[in-house]
Amino acid sequence: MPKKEEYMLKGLREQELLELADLFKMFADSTRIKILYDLFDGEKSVSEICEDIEMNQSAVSHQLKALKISKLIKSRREGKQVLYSLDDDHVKTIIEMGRDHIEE
Amino acid sequence: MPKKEEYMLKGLREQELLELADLFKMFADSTRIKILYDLFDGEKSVSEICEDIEMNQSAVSHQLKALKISKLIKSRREGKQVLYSLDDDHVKTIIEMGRDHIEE
DNA sequence: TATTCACATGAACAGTTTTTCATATGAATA
DNA sequence: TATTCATATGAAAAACTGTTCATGTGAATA
Repeated sequence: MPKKEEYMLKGLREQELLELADLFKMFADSTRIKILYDLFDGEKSVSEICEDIEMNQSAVSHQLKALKISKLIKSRREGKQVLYSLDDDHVKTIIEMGRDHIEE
Repeated sequence: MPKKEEYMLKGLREQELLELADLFKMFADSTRIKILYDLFDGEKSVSEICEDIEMNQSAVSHQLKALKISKLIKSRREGKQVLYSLDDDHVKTIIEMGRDHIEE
């Protein structure tokens, strides 16, 4: 029995579309954009990020986890602190494209 | 009395960050990505889009409205039909950046 | 002008996401 | 090793989003 034809739109499979949407979800929240933007400077600890973006530690940690799962940031431990940094060259480009659009 | 200092992160005002997040929200849903992707071909009517992406007319119209408010697409009426098309050069770039990230 | 076709829209509902609160864990230090 | 500091996490509450359903509107046509 032939497998039901999979939905496909010009080479993009349903699964890929969902992944794409999930990726953009990471940029679709102002807390997360603040975090990403904050990390443009380079590696920062969780508490530094909290101060910079004026959000409490728990909320920030939850979002850091989401960003990490999406492979947009990475982390390493240094003593008691955990340092986060960007893990993808596209992050800056994507955000800059967004800014370009808005500025028009 | 001095105005309360506005939150600002490296030149991005709170307001701009919110706009940026709102913009990326448009790419953060697979129905909307399908629509945008579908319009890569050029102008299409609402019913054409519905067929292409296999979604009902009401859902599609709601999303078209959102995309239009975000200035990612534009429309013109031709008789009974309304034709939609992309209204921003960045749309393709943003989506392609997203695909690049996922493919890694 | 009554009807039909193509699209738009408001409201309700279901599902998801984000924040908060309380608490847990892991590493350094007293 | 008991305590403190930095971060993580689960669960519940609060806020938001997307789809559906019913209906409305504008343009063509019978």
